[in-house]
Amino acid sequence: MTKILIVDDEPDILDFLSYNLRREGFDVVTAASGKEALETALKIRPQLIILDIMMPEMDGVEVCRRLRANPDFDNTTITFLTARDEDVSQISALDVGGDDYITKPIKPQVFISRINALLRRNKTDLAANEHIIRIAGLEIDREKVRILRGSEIIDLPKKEFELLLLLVSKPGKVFTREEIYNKIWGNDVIVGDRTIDVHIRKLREKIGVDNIRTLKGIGYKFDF
Amino acid sequence: MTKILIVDDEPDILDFLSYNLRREGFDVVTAASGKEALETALKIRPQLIILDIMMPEMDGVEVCRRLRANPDFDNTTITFLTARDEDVSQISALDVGGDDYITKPIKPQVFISRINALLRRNKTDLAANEHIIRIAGLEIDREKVRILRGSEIIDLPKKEFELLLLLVSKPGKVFTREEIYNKIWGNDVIVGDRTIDVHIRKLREKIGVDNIRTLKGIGYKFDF
DNA sequence: AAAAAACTTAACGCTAACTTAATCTCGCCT
DNA sequence: AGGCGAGATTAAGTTAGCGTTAAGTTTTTT
Repeated sequence: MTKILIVDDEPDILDFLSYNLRREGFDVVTAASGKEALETALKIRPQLIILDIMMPEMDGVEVCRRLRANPDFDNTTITFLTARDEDVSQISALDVGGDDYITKPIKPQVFISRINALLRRNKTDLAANEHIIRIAGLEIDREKVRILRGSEIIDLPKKEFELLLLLVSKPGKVFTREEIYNKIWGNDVIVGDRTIDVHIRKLREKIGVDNIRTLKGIGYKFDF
Repeated sequence: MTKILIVDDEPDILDFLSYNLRREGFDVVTAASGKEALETALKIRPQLIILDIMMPEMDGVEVCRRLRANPDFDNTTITFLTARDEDVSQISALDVGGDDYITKPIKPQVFISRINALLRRNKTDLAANEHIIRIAGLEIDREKVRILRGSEIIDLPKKEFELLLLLVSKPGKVFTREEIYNKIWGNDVIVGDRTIDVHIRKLREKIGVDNIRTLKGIGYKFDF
């Protein structure tokens, strides 16, 4: 059974979320503080951890950072909980190794489907090592450095290909601009703010599939 | 699904072979004469063609010769069927571009494993083991170190030949300059940046086929 | 040893790929 | 409404990286 750890300092939220998850058949464990979260995570090894960002003492971002320092949690999906109006800079949470974030308040139905999507993704992104990645009707061939949409061959220039590969390597994961910038351009080059947009645009145009989503103020992700 | 065309004038043989192949999950089409075989092959583009040699009117060898005249069938595996005692014809069969021959009678199990071996070879090694590689209307003979385009002999110097062989060994795969450099020149020599380009240029000029593609910033590949 | 062929280098040309800049659009806040 | 922030769009620079040619240099052949 899928184990999910929910971490929040407000008991009401813990109750609300765990009730809904249990009703879906998940095995839910809760923690009320960052410290407790770390201990529990080590003990029960959940597949998914839902972390509130705003917590006294140790906040969610810090918990995430510490979890990610342990390779045992490489395959654990971590998602954040944030109030809709919290400072957007908190979203640097994603830079710390978070996979997604969920804004409060949220309807049970939406919440559940987000969770399911995250879990599904965790299974599918094993494809990241594969030679050929099939997703959203595309066939991405790393060796041949080309895309197939049906029988049509789409050749992409280097940067665009790398960008697509990055997004697709963890479908659904939000990549911050910072993250994209680091992974594709690295530390040696400096490019302007609009460079990523332009590449995203060309990608959208060429692959002709509406799967690259913009999250304003945060980054991009590949939906499927 | 893998499409296989079986050609024989004896209905019993057709039934027997196609039954066994279908049971393995292949998509089997049959033809009862050489003429019909050519038409069907053009229509359905099978990955593998099994040709009986002894047929009235147009025999299997002739069918093979005609198929091989069409570069579209360069990547099609052709194997012959012969009775155990018609030995003489076997020789000319392979000269005409056949990949293998199967002697009748044959046990289903042996037959299936031969077919699988042929298909596997076609996918992976295309070139690795074969003596003669047929691709894009070219016939590359590793032993004689020469190329045939139709009836024209193209002699290539060592480096150019190696380069072509490398590219053709995995058609479609992109070879980075680094990779090419390592495989063709090795670690002991150091050559300048333009050396590979120049060899590529000469190759393009000599083989006169527009199949070597450049991927800027990435490398080269042989398209087919 | 001379000639020819194969291979490498160097100089410069060319263009797809990449970047930047300018302007537009959309949603959100005051 | 108007202003603002963030991304989208477009078109206009720039440039990295390959192409091309011709001139060396080395190796092989005669």
